Amino acid sequence: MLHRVATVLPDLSIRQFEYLVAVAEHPTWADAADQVGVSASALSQGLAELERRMGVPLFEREGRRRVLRPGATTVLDHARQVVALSTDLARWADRAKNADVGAVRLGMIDVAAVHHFPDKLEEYRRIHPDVDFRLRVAPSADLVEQLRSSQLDLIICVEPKEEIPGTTVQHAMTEELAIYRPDTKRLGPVEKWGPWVLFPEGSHTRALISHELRRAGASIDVVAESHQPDVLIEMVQLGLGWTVLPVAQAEAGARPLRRGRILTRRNLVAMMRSGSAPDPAVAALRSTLFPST
Amino acid sequence: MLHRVATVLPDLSIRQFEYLVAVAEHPTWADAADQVGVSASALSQGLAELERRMGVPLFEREGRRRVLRPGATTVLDHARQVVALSTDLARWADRAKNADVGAVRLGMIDVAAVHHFPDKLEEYRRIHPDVDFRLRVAPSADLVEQLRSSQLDLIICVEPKEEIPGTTVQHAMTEELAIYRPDTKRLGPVEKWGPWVLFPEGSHTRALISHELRRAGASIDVVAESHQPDVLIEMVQLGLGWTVLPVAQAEAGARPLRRGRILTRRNLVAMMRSGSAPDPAVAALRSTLFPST
DNA sequence: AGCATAGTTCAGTGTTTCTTAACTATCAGT
DNA sequence: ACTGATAGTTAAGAAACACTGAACTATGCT
Repeated sequence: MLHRVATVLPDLSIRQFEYLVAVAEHPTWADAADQVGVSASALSQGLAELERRMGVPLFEREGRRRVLRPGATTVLDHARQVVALSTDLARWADRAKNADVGAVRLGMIDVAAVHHFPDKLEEYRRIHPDVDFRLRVAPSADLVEQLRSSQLDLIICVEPKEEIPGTTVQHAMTEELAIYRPDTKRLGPVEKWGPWVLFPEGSHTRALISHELRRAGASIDVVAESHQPDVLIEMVQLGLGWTVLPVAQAEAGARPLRRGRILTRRNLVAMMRSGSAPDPAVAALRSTLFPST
Repeated sequence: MLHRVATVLPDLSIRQFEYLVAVAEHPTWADAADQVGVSASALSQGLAELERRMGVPLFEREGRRRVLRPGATTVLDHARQVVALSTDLARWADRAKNADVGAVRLGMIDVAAVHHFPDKLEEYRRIHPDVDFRLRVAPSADLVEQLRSSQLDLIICVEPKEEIPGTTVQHAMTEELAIYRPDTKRLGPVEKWGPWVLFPEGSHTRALISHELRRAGASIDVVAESHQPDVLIEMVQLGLGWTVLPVAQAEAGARPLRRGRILTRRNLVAMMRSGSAPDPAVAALRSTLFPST
């Protein structure tokens, strides 16, 4: 066996990690101290001690404020992961102590909740009436953040470009994205496609759409953005612009768009925290959503 | 945003997790105390306090010994993961403080080290002469254990049947496994294949081989087992039995077997701890082994 | 210049974690 | 059955740690 590397662990505590995560998520250290339930001086001293034990500076001054250095992201990611895993363990212990099934908190992007999985969710609820089941519908980036900070147990989101540290991913499904134009417009040559009403800059799907439109030779003149597909559909109906949407979303509902031209596909994935304490109710949900696993 | 679940984190410490991992890995609590550098009574009191804070019993008596309860596996897995991630963070801090590239510890099963990746490993060493590079060759299960306890940074192993908590996996390659028989024997009908000399019961590949032989209709009369392919090859050469081995291994080397009949394929994967503090030298190794990623 | 705000330092208190010594229960050898 | 060795526990005390509230410093706004 390889000799264990002679790195002595600094004596860090979960408490200090909670302080670090709190200051990252709040505008002031006083707010952060309130949230973790200590005085501002306890938090200040605790974070100073964390820096001392790591031997690496984590904060710099911006006027009278202390802010995280860019180089501290590694420590913050670690802190966030350890706090999230500790929360999972505490919830596991609560379930064990109380012979209780606990709560299950699922996050989904809207198309998954409304179009792809409503039957499965209904089935899960029917089979597990005792589970405190909660569904959160939000864009992918928000869901990923809430997963990482142990506010969600499982999420169905658009596959991110890069691996999210501390998570495991399982392919959920592939769906098609198609181009939709106002009724008064003909498809015409690629160069004349648009103007566009699209998902916002920065979203996973927007990046994919932009890439594929450029590849096809279309210009990308964006006149409006929204996270909400219904809003984009409405804009197309009103003749305000062209859009790209999941077929399942665009061609269903109260005011469906006419059949669109397939542009590309995107993957939806199921994502969980890696290594979190097992939760049978979450495992059962996973089996309901993906029977073949 | 969902209201944060009202679970208060017990005030656990990394130290207590180190104690727990140490007692799991040593025959006695005195040995465990020695390894973590405290007295036996400190360890005893520390673990009692851990049980108290978790509110869940972790140990039971076997005579004068205390042993982990089966139900404590969840807490032990959590402890092991948090200690491993903390070790990674400490090594990250050491690299940051000392402007040092540190050590890279790679584990590989033998066929990967000897047949599939020797050129890439040589390339990596040539490009990164300053990296303290160490290669450990061992069976998959040993490699997984060492990865989980932060004794290895990256491993190439046979794809496990089930997800290993706290790890991420990337497909490395697929290789063929073929049947090899002594020269004096003809292939003949399936029912007459064997007797067999195979990898040991319990290994990933053995499970796959057994499954596929049964599917083909062969009996599985195993007369010898070994982890070492060279030993299995030698036994076939000596006429002691038939075997199933990776083609790359069986048909190369000093005394190659004659071309075998393909039975199945197995996947090799690259596995790392999920969410560990980034290490540029390990990232570089990964890029060398898998250029397209 | 004066006041408000963000965070820090100080001194004191209570808690935690370790030590050594003494102890209890179990086991092996005779 | 007895004795000595072994595995782990408990008690008491010391040192270190983590928190509090008060007083402080530096920054920012009016």
